[in-house]
Amino acid sequence: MPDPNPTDRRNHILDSAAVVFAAKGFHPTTIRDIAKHAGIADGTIYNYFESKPALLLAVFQRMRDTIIQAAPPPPPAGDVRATLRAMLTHPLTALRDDNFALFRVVVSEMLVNAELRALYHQHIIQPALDGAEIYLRQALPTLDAARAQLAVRAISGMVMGLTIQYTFDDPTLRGQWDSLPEHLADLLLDGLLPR
Amino acid sequence: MPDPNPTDRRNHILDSAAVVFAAKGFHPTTIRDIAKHAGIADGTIYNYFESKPALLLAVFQRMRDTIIQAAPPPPPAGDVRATLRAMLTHPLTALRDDNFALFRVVVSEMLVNAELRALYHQHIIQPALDGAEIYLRQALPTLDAARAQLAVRAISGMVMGLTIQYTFDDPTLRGQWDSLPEHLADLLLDGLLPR
Amino acid sequence: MPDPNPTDRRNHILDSAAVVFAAKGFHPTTIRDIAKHAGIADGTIYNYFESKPALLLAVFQRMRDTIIQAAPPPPPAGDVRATLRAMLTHPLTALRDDNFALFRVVVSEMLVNAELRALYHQHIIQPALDGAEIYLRQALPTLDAARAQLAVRAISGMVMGLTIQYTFDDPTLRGQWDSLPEHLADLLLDGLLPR
Amino acid sequence: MPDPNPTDRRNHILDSAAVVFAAKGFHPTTIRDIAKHAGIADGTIYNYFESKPALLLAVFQRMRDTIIQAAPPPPPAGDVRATLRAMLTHPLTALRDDNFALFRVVVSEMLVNAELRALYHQHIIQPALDGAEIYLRQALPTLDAARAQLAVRAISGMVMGLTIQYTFDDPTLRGQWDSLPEHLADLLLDGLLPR
DNA sequence: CATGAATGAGGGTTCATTCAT
DNA sequence: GATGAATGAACCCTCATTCAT
Repeated sequence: MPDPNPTDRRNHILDSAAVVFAAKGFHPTTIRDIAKHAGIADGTIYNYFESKPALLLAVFQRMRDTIIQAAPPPPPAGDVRATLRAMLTHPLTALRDDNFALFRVVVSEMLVNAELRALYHQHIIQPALDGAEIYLRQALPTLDAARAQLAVRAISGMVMGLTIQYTFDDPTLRGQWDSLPEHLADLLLDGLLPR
Repeated sequence: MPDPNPTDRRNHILDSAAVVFAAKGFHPTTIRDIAKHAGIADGTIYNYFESKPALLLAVFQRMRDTIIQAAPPPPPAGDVRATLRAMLTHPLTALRDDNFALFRVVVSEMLVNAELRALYHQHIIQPALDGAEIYLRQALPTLDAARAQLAVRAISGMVMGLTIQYTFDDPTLRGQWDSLPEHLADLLLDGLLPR
Repeated sequence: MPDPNPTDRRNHILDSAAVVFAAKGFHPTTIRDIAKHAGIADGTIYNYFESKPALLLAVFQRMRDTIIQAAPPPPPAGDVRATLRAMLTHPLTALRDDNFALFRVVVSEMLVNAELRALYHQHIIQPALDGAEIYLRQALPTLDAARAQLAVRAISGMVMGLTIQYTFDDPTLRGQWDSLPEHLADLLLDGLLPR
Repeated sequence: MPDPNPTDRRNHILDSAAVVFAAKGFHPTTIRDIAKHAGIADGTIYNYFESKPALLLAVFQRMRDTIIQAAPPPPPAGDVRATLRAMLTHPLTALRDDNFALFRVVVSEMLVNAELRALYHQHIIQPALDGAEIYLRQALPTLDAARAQLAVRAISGMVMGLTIQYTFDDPTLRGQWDSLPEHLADLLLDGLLPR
């Protein structure tokens, strides 16, 4: 069943780990659970990964790569609203469906595991913030550096927070998830006060 | 050492649990850790709490009560900006310092523990959203219901997300934490586009 | 609810212990179970009994006294068959109904607890054997001492073994339990071979 | 020390369990006791047995198999007395020596553990009763069905009861144990009354 | 004497990790 | 490299017993 190619086997393990972690959570999942799901022996996993936490980390890293590869093309400069919308759409849709459960597990562990947290910040949050800041300042030359930095953090936080709250089964959020980028872009650009 | 009053003893255990959970995280913490920190026997904890998860839940519930009791007085009607600022200040400061670490642990477990999650949603998020929605619509009569609902969720998500990101040691965020409510209020009310 | 008379309280505890032991078995029963059933505090039990095993022992001793008090009057000498029947009827009916469950628990522990075992042998088996031997030799003067000793042991063993097997829900045994003394008396006196 | 063959290892554990259970009883024995006696790690036991009760059950099942394999060849038809003697000899000798202590522990738990009890009834008592009934009716065609059923139960109960009483150190029983089958056969066939 | 909270030794069981085959 | 049995440290939790009130 399992193929002999080392890279493929590694990926096969990661696939299984992702599925089982997503389904049961990190701590309740045992190495045996993953091995069984992958149709291999427990010990084999240790030929590819140092430890159970290292396996979660690898799962996360692959998730990261997938997200990065699926990064949207730079939006048409000039249209600020479209830019922002695109910036929001990407993360909000990337984590849906199956990914949600896994995201939850990864974030959960990240909050408590410094190594995972550093990785997340370094490889996902920080680049996203930097990139977003550049986009934003290009699109809104009137924005000074300090406000731009704050804005991207606010937006990024908003995305993470909304994603977590999505998992709380809030009906309002669930019902409008797809139109969220549009409405959030409007809110962020125009503000709540009438113009 | 230990005091005989049952309520005090219970609180003493909760204090210890909060400290140790915050320091080590939920799973790495053992009941013995908490008992030792509290200066009592392991078994005593089970006279007050059903199980280890129940203890975390109780820690969270007390944290919730503390937060609720510290709820700000309704801000002066009329000044929208002040209202929003107050709404943001409360959660952003409530979770600071020692509480941050504990918050992290609770959220971490919440993401993975349905009971904790339901409690959090029911007792913290939902009331906050409802209250905020009322405030907001009073302060901004021009806001229609749908946009108001979305706005409070966006704001709430933003707060949670920023709080989590604060734990990532982002220097920008750390440096401006105290002035965050003000800037976020401005951002939310005026938007990013020049007026 | 509980009465202050020490003897009555002791008996009250024994009643509760008998009920709970019978229902749950010795090891699964906790002191708290018994205390709760008796409507008293855990510690109170230790004012009347040394330990949990001592409590079982006391339960057994009271059971023994009850059985002894209910001992049948010496049967009319002369009628061997009636004598034997009476000897069998007593133990086979004494342990029925509620007592069965308790008997089971006591025997179970007795098999494994030397003190209980010695007590049982000394106070129940040995006197019963001695008495039975005397009866039997009076009724059957032709019986020599050795055969009499063996016979009473065989009978006594038969009673105990049948009682245990009764608890196995053997339908044949359940259905004929009441006529058992009669049939066993016939079997023992006449033997299986046709006369 | 330990041999790699899974069946042997399983049997090695069963051997140790039998020894330690027999020596200390079921409840006082810890898994660690057994592991130490077997010269293996605690956890290893759980690779072969579900739980501590399951281990006792397995011990009993192997004891059962041993007893069954040692079943006597059908005795020479025609000689009723020899038949009965053989029927009695088998169980009365099978449980001697080391086995006695173990038998005691198993019966003790059986009295209180429904699963063990059902197994014992199903695999030991019931087949023995059925087989004995057939033998008996062949040997004694004059015996009607009802009396035969009762007789085998009486005999079976007698064997179990005597075996238990043997453990009470009754000197009379101990001294005559080997000649017991003969005397019991006489008693059962001829009865106590003089012919 | 009654109470019942406190104690803490100990138990069964799990599971990440190792390593001989 | 693959296997999976063996390992044994730990953990959560129970509960008989004690003792201050």
